[in-house]
Amino acid sequence: MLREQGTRVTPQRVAILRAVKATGIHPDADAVYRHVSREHPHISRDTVYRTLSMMEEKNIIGSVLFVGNAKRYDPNTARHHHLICLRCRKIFDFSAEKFDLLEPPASTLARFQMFRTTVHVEGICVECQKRKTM
Amino acid sequence: MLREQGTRVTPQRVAILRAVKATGIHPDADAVYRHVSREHPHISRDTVYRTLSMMEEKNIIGSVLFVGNAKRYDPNTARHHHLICLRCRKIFDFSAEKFDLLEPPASTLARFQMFRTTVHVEGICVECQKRKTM
DNA sequence: CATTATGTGGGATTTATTCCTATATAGGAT
DNA sequence: ATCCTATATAGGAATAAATCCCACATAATG
Repeated sequence: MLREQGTRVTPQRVAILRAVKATGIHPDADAVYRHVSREHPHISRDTVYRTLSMMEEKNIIGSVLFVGNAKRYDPNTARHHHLICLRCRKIFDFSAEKFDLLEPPASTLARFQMFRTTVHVEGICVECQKRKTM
Repeated sequence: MLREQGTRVTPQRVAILRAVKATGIHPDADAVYRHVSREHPHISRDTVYRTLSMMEEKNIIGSVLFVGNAKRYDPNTARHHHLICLRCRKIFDFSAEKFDLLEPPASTLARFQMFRTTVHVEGICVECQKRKTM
């Protein structure tokens, strides 16, 4: 297990990582919790949440874009894309015509009825770059 | 107000739409609630939540990608993109090299330190297409 | 083993969203 | 202007998601 990036290897962590890989779907934290509970009936949700975000930080697993904990609305209904600051969670719109025409591979389109394609750029905004403190 | 798509125009709805446009940021439902509360001290959160999703459905406003209510993890840390079924909320990975090289406009990069760019395709998966019911 | 920095359980708390239902009201009909 | 009723709202309760807290447990090092 390539997880020696300065953190301990516990049975819970092994089980959580296995669960993320096992489900095949893209599980949410509670699905992982339920899966792991079978082997570790006493595991706490906090452990699952902590471990999942730790693993995401260390790039052991990924996640689907999710900005903060709440859904974010946007008055702009024109075609546009998003810059998302990972530090302050502000979202900025940007336009790029070349991004509006993206066509997923034909094999993908064959099994998926496409409605809309959006590009999300994750990074750090200028303001947060100035704020040196970390 | 172009909102005569078969729904009523209430003062609350006007205020909510104004709030989404006013804030400039991409507000979450609670930010809209707090903003509207200034004029409508008795408005209920339920009204705000209902109205926002109604407006999103009718394409009066948009939202930043948010799949369901919970963050979704992904064991795949390789470069890839996502197909998101709007009906069952399953998420499928796909790869497309041409999507891995997307460069936002220079003006954008100038004010944003880019980490990662991901393409999200929203639509309906085959299984849900078969399921005729709606 | 013995030590200790790190991790865990589980219950409480906070935050986000939705449900429920009695009451109010927009908007077409009168 | 007033009535009617389908639709919308308030506000409180319920559910869901994520996080906090801290006494206790345990990986990893020597």
